[in-house]
Amino acid sequence: MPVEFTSDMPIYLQLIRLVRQGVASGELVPGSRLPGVREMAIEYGVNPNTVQRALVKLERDGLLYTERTAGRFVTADAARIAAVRGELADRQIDDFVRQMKSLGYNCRQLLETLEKKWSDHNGDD
Amino acid sequence: MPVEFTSDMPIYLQLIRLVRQGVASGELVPGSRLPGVREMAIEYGVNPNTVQRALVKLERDGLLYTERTAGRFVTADAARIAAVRGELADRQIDDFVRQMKSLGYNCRQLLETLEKKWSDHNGDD
DNA sequence: CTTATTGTATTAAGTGATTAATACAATAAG
DNA sequence: CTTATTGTATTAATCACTTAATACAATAAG
Repeated sequence: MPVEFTSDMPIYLQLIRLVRQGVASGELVPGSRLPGVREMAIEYGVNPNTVQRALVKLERDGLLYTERTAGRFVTADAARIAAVRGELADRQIDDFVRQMKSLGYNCRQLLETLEKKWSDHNGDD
Repeated sequence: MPVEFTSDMPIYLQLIRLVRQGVASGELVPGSRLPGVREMAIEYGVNPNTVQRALVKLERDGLLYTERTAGRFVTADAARIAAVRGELADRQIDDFVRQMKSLGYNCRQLLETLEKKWSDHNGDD
């Protein structure tokens, strides 16, 4: 599955978000191995250096770890994953509330629209 | 009020978002005059060229218009403003629903959290 | 007419992101 | 031991964004 990148943001930051979201959602299974940087580079149509840059950052954040010649793996630290998931959700909600308030929505109106949109989405989860 | 920019995105794009949000929310009054590019550049701590680049884009989108030597103004086209407001809201909601679903939230759980966060915010609107 | 302010255009320089092309160290596999 | 694959590091080139320093055209104000 080819992933599209926007030019609005550096690719390595978009990669960070992509993988982080995968880890937080569990789509990337804890303890499982990631494709190598060269393989991911081909998959995403970017340079291996760019992939490396993103993964190293996620490693410093404790979401990934490396075994020297075996490859890179998703952390098995459930608490760490849960924490990141919580941070992502909090930030999403805060930003969303701020934006929608700024646009003049009220609470009831928003909840209705949201509930409707939720059903419309072909929800996998 | 000094505005902070992130290095995650080009400044001119952040300026576009800032002004567009102002127009869509009505914080920038329809028909009212904006500060000059030089003045805005000082206010935001950026280069006049960068401000110009952002405002020209918003002009092409029909949110602003220019009178040659008088300055730049917010459109008075209420329909256009309403349309942009709707687009912004739709995009916000779509992204939000997608993200929260991906993180494994269910609808009821989300609505509760959201309602709570809404009250916590020192809502101006 | 003169002056000041408006948007606009241009050029050069600096910075960061990205790519390409390598190379190296470590280790599992044969 | 040899080989292949892993992450990692380095160098140079290119491109977009940003800034700085101007300059110009149009017009309202004096």
